[in-house]
Amino acid sequence: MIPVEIIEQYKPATTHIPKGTFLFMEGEHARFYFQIITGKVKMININAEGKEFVQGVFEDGQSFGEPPVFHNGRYPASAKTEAPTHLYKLGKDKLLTLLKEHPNVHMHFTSVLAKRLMYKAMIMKEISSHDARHRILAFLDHLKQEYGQDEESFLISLTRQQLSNLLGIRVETVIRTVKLLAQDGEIELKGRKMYR
Amino acid sequence: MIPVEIIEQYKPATTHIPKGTFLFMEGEHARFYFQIITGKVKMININAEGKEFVQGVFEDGQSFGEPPVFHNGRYPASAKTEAPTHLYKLGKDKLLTLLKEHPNVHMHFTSVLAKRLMYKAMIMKEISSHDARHRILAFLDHLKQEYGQDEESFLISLTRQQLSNLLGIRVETVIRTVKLLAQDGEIELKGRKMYR
DNA sequence: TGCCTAATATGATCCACATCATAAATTAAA
DNA sequence: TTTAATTTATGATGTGGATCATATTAGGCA
Repeated sequence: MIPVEIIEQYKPATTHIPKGTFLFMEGEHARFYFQIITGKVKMININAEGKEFVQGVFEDGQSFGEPPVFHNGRYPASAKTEAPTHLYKLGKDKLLTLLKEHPNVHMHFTSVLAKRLMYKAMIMKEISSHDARHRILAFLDHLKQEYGQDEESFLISLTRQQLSNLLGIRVETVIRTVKLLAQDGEIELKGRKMYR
Repeated sequence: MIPVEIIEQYKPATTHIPKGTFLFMEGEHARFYFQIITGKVKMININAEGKEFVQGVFEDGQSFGEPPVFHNGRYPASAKTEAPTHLYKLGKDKLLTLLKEHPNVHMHFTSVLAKRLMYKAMIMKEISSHDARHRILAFLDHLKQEYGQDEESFLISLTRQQLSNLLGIRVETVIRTVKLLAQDGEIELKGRKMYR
């Protein structure tokens, strides 16, 4: 998210991390800014019964875990690599300096946070509704609008399991609901792939 | 949130709005930055059955509805005054100029967005758990930590109805659950007031 | 290629919360 | 201070989704 040329001026650490590793845990104090060079990181909450809820998924070029950096705060979720990941790790103070010295970067940073807030507001709205059908459909529409450029038929590149974790609905319910949605013509199933 | 001396340099409109008025509706394009001088504004989603879900409550000095301003975006929720409200209304372009010209204000602005993201992450985590008991307790703890300065016994200044709207749980469930929590000693009831 | 793990699938059962109805107690407004 | 509106309260009933169990299928990777 921060241009490579700029972040490198601030001498960030770069690390290579294998798949399945926790970068930090929910409740820890935030001390670093993380930006993915290549790889994939998931921010998750794990509840008492071991079920996970996905707060966000981040890939090449994206940053994550920034909010508590601005508040001496604690992470509201844990970060786990979903693929071998190469990333920049920049100390909190350096990040703040960087943003002060690069107003354009700061503006972009703000707009990324703004977008994430809108995503969360959207999900909260849907989750609060308690209706698996609506939750799933609304989420698929969000994906289509976000990545689908008005395609006629948009391929959902998420597993039912992933939808489950993103929406806080059990897999079995997702599977059954998806089938119903297909029967009603709201989505299309080709084999296991879903189109909206 | 933006210091009065600074925002006034940019000639914002100031308006006085009676209680119960919608400032903008979910889905509209965002064209203004709003900052409350005095009053109270609620950001809400209203679902098909007319039940409302509260995304946030904002009072004196706070701003709201900024995220879509950064994306030519649409509001994810509607804004409604909960009290007679006096506010600044600043055009989108003016806001961006202001932030560019006042790095300190921009930094503070960023940290406000960051805080709001953390709040939403917290709520999403709890809402995703599907357990009225945990949702309510976690939320009360959040309030206590946020406003309670480590008091022994922290008065919850929200009605059961408001908790219902904030957490996406029906009032009846909140009422019954609160009673159970009191029985278990998790909270204390003095008359109808709740302490945690 | 075959093994292992994760994802998909389906049925049966259960239960927490929603829903509906109705009333009393507060609070706000006229 | 009377009336209207909101909040709190409680019981009865229903249901959607969680949970549990078990089987099949499909990817990932050694």
